[in-house]
Amino acid sequence: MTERLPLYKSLANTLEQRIYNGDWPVGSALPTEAELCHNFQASRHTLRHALQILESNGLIFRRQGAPTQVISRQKLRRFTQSFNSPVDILSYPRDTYRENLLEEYIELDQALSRMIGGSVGSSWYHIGGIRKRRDPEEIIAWSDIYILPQFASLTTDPEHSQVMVFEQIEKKYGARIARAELDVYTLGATPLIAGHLKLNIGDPCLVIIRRYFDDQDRLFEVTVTYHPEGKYTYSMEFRASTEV
Amino acid sequence: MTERLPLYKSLANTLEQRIYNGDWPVGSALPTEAELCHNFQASRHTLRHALQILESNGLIFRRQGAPTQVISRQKLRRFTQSFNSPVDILSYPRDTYRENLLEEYIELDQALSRMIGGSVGSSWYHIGGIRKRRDPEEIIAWSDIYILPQFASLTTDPEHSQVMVFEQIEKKYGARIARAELDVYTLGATPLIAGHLKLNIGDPCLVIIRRYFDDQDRLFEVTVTYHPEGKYTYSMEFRASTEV
DNA sequence: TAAAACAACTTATACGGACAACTTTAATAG
DNA sequence: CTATTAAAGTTGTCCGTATAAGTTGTTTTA
Repeated sequence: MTERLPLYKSLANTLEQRIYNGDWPVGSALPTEAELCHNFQASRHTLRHALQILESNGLIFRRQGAPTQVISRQKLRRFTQSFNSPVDILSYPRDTYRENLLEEYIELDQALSRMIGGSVGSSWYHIGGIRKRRDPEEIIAWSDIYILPQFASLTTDPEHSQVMVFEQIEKKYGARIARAELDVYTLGATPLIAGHLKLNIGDPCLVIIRRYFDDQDRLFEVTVTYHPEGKYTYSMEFRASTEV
Repeated sequence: MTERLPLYKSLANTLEQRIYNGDWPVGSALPTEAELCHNFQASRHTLRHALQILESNGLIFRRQGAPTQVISRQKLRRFTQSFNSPVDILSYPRDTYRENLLEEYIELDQALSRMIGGSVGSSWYHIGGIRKRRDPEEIIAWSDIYILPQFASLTTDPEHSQVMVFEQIEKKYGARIARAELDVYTLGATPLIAGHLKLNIGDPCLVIIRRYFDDQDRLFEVTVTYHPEGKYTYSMEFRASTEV
């Protein structure tokens, strides 16, 4: 029960506590490593190990040459979702497939711009299609995919409809997703959507909008999916991050 | 442009590449630290710094006394959401407030059990209420909160309706959220829900179910919220993890 | 006055060694 | 043959030292 804590962890705890107590207020600088080493009778190596923990917990900010700054009084709790690929941000069962029904170049009008996030007048390539399940043949969703025009050619790829679009973009163009936004809301089916999904106008639809940004924070793909009631549940799991 | 990479980073890259190449297949053991130090002409300290990076990228698994294992050929992409408090998993605007209309002890029937996740027959304390916005006075949501009976007393707390329930549980009982599940789907308003939210039966509702687990993976709170169309959008953002 | 050079200070990188703690394998005792 | 013990091997912790690189404020120079 009384597990002995390694010095660097105990040191990290102490420092964390003292920051929390306000001994070193947010915005101020921590004493130098040399001072801390002396005060806590630890080697620089051990002290830095402790500081690294504080840093990864978001308490301090370190910069070579400059004093270490306190940036937060409280360890930030990090809830993480881990993916091998961001495909899992919206995953469908394996036994579903996409059927593209529509491909066109478009320019964003006001309404579309508000919804997908690009600026009014910008050009996009639009792919519309439905996602179906096989065994009980049924429609899972209508999806609108908007990608930058330069990526349009990938719809000619034979495996196109099997693989998620951004995976193809990542593979073929090297653009990597650095950030993704997700909006979820509900909507009574518009005449257009109702037609696509074979619903009555006003029937409940789950709308999921995903926006993908590259490392320059440029929007390069937006996907909007409409799910009829009962056909899809968006599930996710968060875990509190483990201690470093 | 040609920024010089520190040895430990370059070492980490090399090792990562060689794992990717299959020089050390998944499941096999990496050479010992001593061997690697010799092969790469680096100090043990520097090598371990590199290994730490591989570890945090999910490529290797280290255990004191045992050889280091390769557990993945590819760096796993981690998309993270960070919160100071898990309150933000479902955040409402500041100018909204909750009004509790119903408090009762219940036992889960089959349907409730399926929805909230507890076992059939287990006892819970149920708090039902609506969330309202002030300025244009309107109903944002109906919410059902299910907590373990031993936490029931906290509804007597004066600040109860201001603070999220799990925050109070965390503060007063010390149970910490280690994991959270989130389900989102859409539903035509049932007569009950329609009554609560002043809707017509069948009107679209966004349903969000959150399940909170403690560090023993015991479910201790479930919240179900129903949002009328147009009143609420669930938004979140993911970021690809930064390099360590 | 403004820009450049310098000095002092701080953190980052890297080396080395020693011992502790844990795991695994081999040897031993029953 | 099984269970225990011992030994060897490996990673974890911790110390010390030295140099490089970056930041900041001061001094010098144009």
